[in-house]
Order: sequence, then C-alpha cells, then structure tokens
Amino acid sequence: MTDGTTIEQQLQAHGIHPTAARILVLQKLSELTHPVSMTELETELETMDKSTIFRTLNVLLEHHAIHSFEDGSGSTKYEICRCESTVCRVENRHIHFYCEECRRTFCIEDVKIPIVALPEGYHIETINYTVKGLCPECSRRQA
Amino acid sequence: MTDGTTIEQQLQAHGIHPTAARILVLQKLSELTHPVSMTELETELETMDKSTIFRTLNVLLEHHAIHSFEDGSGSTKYEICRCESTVCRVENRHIHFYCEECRRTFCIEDVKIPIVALPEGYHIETINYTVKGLCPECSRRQA
DNA sequence: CCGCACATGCAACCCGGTTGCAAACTGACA
DNA sequence: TGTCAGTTTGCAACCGGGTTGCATGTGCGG
Repeated sequence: MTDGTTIEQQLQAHGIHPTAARILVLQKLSELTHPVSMTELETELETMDKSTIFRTLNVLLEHHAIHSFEDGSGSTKYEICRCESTVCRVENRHIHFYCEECRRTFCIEDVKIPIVALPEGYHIETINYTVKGLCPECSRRQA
Repeated sequence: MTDGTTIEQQLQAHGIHPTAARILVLQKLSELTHPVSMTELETELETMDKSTIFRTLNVLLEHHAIHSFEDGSGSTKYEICRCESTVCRVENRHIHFYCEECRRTFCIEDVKIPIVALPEGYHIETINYTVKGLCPECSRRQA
C-alpha cells in the first residue's frame, strides 16, 4: 500500500467505498509524517465536521487502512498504515515516542515493536509500545 | 516497598505527608491485584471526593509511589509500584494486557517490558507496553 | 490560643469523544 | 431519466473523564 497507487485505489483495496470525506482524511494522513489526533485533523480539514472525521476514522480503522494508538497525551493518535499488504502484521509496527516537553509524538520507524511471549491463552490483536520522555530537541534545550 | 512496612511508612519513604486520603488510596491500590481507573477508585472509596482522589493520585505519581499508564480503554489506569527501592527503574516494569471483550486490564507481572535502543538524543522517562486482544477467558468463550 | 500552610469537598467547567436525527447524496433499477 | 433505498454527512446535543477555583477544615509551629 505504498506509493504508485492513488488514495482512491488504496481505499478500494481495503474494501472501503471511497467518498469525498474518506479520500480527504486518508489523503491528509498520508501527507503527514507524524501521528495526529482527531482535533488536529479537525483544524487541518476545516470544511469537515468533527463527527464525520470521527466516523471516517472508525471506518478506516475497521478496514485496517490506518492505525490508532495512545501516547500519553490523553487523546488517541492516528497514522496511516504503510504496510505492503492489506493486512498489517504486529511485527511490522514501529514504536512511538511522546515528548513530555513539547507534547509532540514521533514515529520511530526504524525501531519495530519487540514481541514478547505471553502466558497461555492470551490472544494478541495489537500492541502499543510508546516511550515517554524528552525528544532530542527538548533535551538539548534543557541541558 | 513490599510487605513488612505499613502504608504510612511507604508514604513517608517516598517523602509524602501521610494524610487520611492518601493512606486510603494507597491502601486500596495495594490491595488490588489489577490496575484501576479513577472512576473505579471513586466507587471503591465512596466517602472520598473525585477531586481529592485525582489530586491524591497525582501526589502519589509525582513521588513515584504509583505508576500510571493507558491501556486502550480511554481512561488512565493506576497501580501501586512494587519496586524494592523508592526509585523504580524502567527495566523492572511489566507489561499489561487489555481485553477488548471484557474490558479488563491485566498485569502480566512475569513479562518485563523489553527495552529498545532509541536513536541518539531521545531521553527515556517511562515506557508503556500494552497488548490488546482477548484474555484467556474470553478467547475460550469465543471459540 | 492564633495564624499559616496544606488538604479536602463541592460545584462548576473543559474537552475529546460519541450519538440521534434530519438532510444530502449515490447507485441500482424500472 | 425518474424514483426509491441505503449510505454518508452535518448539526446539535450529549456523556464522562479529567481538571480547576474557591471556600472550608485540619494540623502544626509559634
């Protein structure tokens, strides 16, 4: 699901009926290099209603076109899924970093989530690995 | 900070002035074997006001007597810190499991958070490793 | 006993997320 | 092409976790 395909094709590949709203949201998410909150999307897409964004994100989530996770900021963050296939495996997911100073959330694309062995019986759906602390910029400023 | 010491002593060891509210909250957290939300604490401690619980939890957090983290439930969860020393190292922290079916959060005490190497410059404060999926009970029921 | 700093309760508030409902749109079919 | 059913969207209202301001209570040093 990387470049070469249009947003519309990406939606269809995930079995999502491509509407204006869905194209716009996915478009925006694919442009951004960092995860965003619903509120941030709201300001990026002023024409679109909050509830529409909310429902659109849910559709995209259900069809695994995007991921969501919680950094420690209080609001859920969303990012486009850049897997090759339409199903994204846990092993391919990267970790995130939340800076407690500037409150930005970073994708650490290079570092994949380490998978642990759980006790018998647990069925893993998804994993969230988020590090909190100071980003390079802020820790330099503090020093 | 394990057994043998009273709740009051534990508070003092963390440099916290032991008041009735703080003792009650820490007491409750030490009894419980699973992480709880503020709301859950509210119902457990009916006498105490929501805002008092909120501020108490913050005091306990600042002095590292407890931990907080977000499973995917929307509300922050709190659990007592069972480290030996007054400072709890990241390496000692365990992972959590959130069941999307029964909405319970489990401590997987046996499994410690795997530590990854971050790119230069990031300063780690804390890490949240939470697995979402089905707990043993619910996945058996579904089968 | 007084005064001060800190702790608590109450009520109001903020805001992210969520829902009900009516209008707008789309696509299938006559 | 016109019509109807199902889907999508916007609007407004709501919900609940979290947070704050302020007045009252409590404990301690002087």
